[in-house]
Amino acid sequence: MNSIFDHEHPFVCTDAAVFTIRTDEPDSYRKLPEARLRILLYKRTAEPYNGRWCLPGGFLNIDEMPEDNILRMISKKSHINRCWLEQLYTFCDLKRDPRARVLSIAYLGLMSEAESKKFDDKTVWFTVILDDTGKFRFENEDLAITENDLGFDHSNIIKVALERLRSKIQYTSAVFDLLPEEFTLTQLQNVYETITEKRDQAANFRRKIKDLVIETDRSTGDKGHRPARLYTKKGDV
Amino acid sequence: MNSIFDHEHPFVCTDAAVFTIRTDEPDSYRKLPEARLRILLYKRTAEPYNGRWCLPGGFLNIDEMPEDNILRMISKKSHINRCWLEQLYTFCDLKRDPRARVLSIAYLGLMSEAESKKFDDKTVWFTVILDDTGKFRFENEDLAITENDLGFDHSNIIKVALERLRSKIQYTSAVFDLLPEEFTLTQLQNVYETITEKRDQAANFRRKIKDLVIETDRSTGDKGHRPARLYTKKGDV
DNA sequence: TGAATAGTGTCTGTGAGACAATATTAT
DNA sequence: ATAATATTGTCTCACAGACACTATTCA
Repeated sequence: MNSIFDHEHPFVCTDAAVFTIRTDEPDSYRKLPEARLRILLYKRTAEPYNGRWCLPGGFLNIDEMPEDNILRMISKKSHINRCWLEQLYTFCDLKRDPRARVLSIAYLGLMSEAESKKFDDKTVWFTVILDDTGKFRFENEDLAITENDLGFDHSNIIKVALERLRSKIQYTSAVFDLLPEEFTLTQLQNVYETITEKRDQAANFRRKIKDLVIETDRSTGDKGHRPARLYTKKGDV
Repeated sequence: MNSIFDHEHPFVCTDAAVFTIRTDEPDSYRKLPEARLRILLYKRTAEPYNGRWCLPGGFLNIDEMPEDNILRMISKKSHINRCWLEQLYTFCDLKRDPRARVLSIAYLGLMSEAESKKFDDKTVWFTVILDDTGKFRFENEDLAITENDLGFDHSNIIKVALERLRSKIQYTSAVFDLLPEEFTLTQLQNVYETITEKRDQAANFRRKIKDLVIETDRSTGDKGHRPARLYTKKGDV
């Protein structure tokens, strides 16, 4: 029987742009750590794009959900149990994979700093730097790479993911997936500002987000300045 | 060689939730027509879901872009040349198609009323009615069907599409894809209100959208009331 | 004490929403 | 004249953003 199911049809893979916040150690006992936005990349060890850096992901099994596929790929080298994932876009360009027609169901992922440190090989997290011309750079303690060092259409996927993250953070509770259970309002503000690259007055910021958080009775301490009240995320109404 | 490309892999299809605005003829020479939101459905003539109503779409060819696939499917019975399309979501449930694992790249489509009338068989456009319990009904001059009369997961796709349309209309120029080149501000407001199901004061509405439109020197006439100035969409800055 | 951060109070301008009033057409 | 729609003006309240001020900790 000449069914559609006998025909050659596109392959499907997943790709995940997973972000986390990394806080650098401050140089003085007084200062707070600076927050940087990082993304998870791995170095390919096979053709095509052998040696290039790529987003984690893989071919989708016939009985597998994309989220599970991504978690499976991410957990290969570590023991990730908490990673928020949201479908981003399905990239369909005819030539995005030189081997065959491969659609990529791309996801946006967010992970807390604690979770991100479970990865054995720390070189996989890169600080994301967007320069004035709109081009990306990726840096960490050991390496500095550019957009052109990425394989496939992954620099484009990252661009779309970052746009989504930036707009999503404005009107949802997505930030909290980048933070620990308890956090200070300054930490929260730092994450906002790191992602949006816009500054805010502390007083205004606090008013804006006050309905999203709950005050605890605990505080931070042991720094050369006033301790900060710890907050938790308010449960979704 | 035991490559991933030798394995059985998921099939890929497209589905499009295409909306248009239909204006009913008014009963009095004084009154303006009422606007209703309509969606394009077709009746399946093969298994599975034979006889059920479905969103247009089809299996994606290996060298085909999803948008082209959708236009090809929609244009089969007519000569559609203007339909705005945006990728909505990729539906991946394991059992969404009883025949095999079939992912659906779903699109949100918007079409002007004039364009929508090019379809020969007028029964394919259904007014979308969302009742108090959140269930859909679909009605036109000849037929009235419910969510349960739809095949596959298409009622879910429609739900997601309508949510997207409702939020998208708030912060983009998507409305204009539902309107003719020239329109009155009341027409524009009617489309907004039909989609959001919220009322607005005319004065406030006009202020809100004034930066999105350009006044022409033409007006409507021949009605038993004051003529309305015609406007066009302001080009994207 | 002082450097650094935490937290609160107040002013102003903008914009959304409510309300009121006027303008224009065909029958 | 009247029914119906078109269009503009004004008031108020909420809120975003700017600015100023006070509070608290450790070396």
